[in-house]
Amino acid sequence: MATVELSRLRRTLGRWYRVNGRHDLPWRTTRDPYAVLVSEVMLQQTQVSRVHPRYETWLKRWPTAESLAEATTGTVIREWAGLGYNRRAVNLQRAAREALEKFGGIPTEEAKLLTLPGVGPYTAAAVACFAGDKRTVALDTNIARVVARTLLGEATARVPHKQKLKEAAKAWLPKRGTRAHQLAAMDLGATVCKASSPACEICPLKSDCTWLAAGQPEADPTPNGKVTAAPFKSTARFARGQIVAILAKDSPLPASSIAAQLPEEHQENCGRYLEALAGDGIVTFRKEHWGLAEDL
DNA sequence: AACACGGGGTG
DNA sequence: CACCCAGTGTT
Repeated sequence: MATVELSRLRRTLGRWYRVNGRHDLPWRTTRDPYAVLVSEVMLQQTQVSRVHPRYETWLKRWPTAESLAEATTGTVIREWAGLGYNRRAVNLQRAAREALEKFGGIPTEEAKLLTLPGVGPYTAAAVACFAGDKRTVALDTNIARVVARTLLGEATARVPHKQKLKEAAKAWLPKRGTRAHQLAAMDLGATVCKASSPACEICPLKSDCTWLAAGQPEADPTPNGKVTAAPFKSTARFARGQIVAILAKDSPLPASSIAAQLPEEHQENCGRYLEALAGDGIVTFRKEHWGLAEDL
């Protein structure tokens, strides 16, 4: 991609963002690393619309890393209820505790962030950029798709192209204003350059998009080689979620009374699920009873 | 590279 | 029912 085109794409995206960006999102009006970290962890695999109300409640209850660190893990899991991937809640609190101990607070240096549990390449870069205004590539699914299409002419961001995508995204970064640039690319991906039924007619980048120029070639069909996935209700994931919900409402409980509240098909595996949940730090076992972590 | 890990919204 | 969503950790 020629330098001149990249700089035009940057400016066009910036103009679009100033008018159409989601500037009112509460985690965008703060530069507090803790608040930004909370939002980024909540947003892992979870839509903005679902996170928005929960983020506000969370920050009201635990406005600082210190307050979250002092809470009981069981309390944290209850507050998380319904957001899914309960490990994220456990890791978020662990991250707060570790960061306070090691760094005296939530850092904005990518390398330090990366040492925290539940903080991977994306989240570390996002906190560094959005809270610390650091110039680093935060490649989430939206930005990856925008880069894949506009710059590389690919329909989707494919795993094998991850490194290429990162390089292209980096080349696209402005010298200054990285934060706004990446938020803009993210918003474009979320509202216009969508995974399915993208709105190319109204896209500000349509005249420069290599994917559109190539006639929007379809992505390769998903490798449908696998057997049809089991109904969600019969997955271990569903059962684990049920167990956490049961213990959030009423604990401590012996394994037998937990199992009794599960759907028939999951009862015999209840013990296995509990052990796995304990391994994830979500539940604990004391005196023949199970409860949410630190609740016993 | 492939899986496990939640749950709700959408077509 | 299938796919999608501001991913991470383990094998």
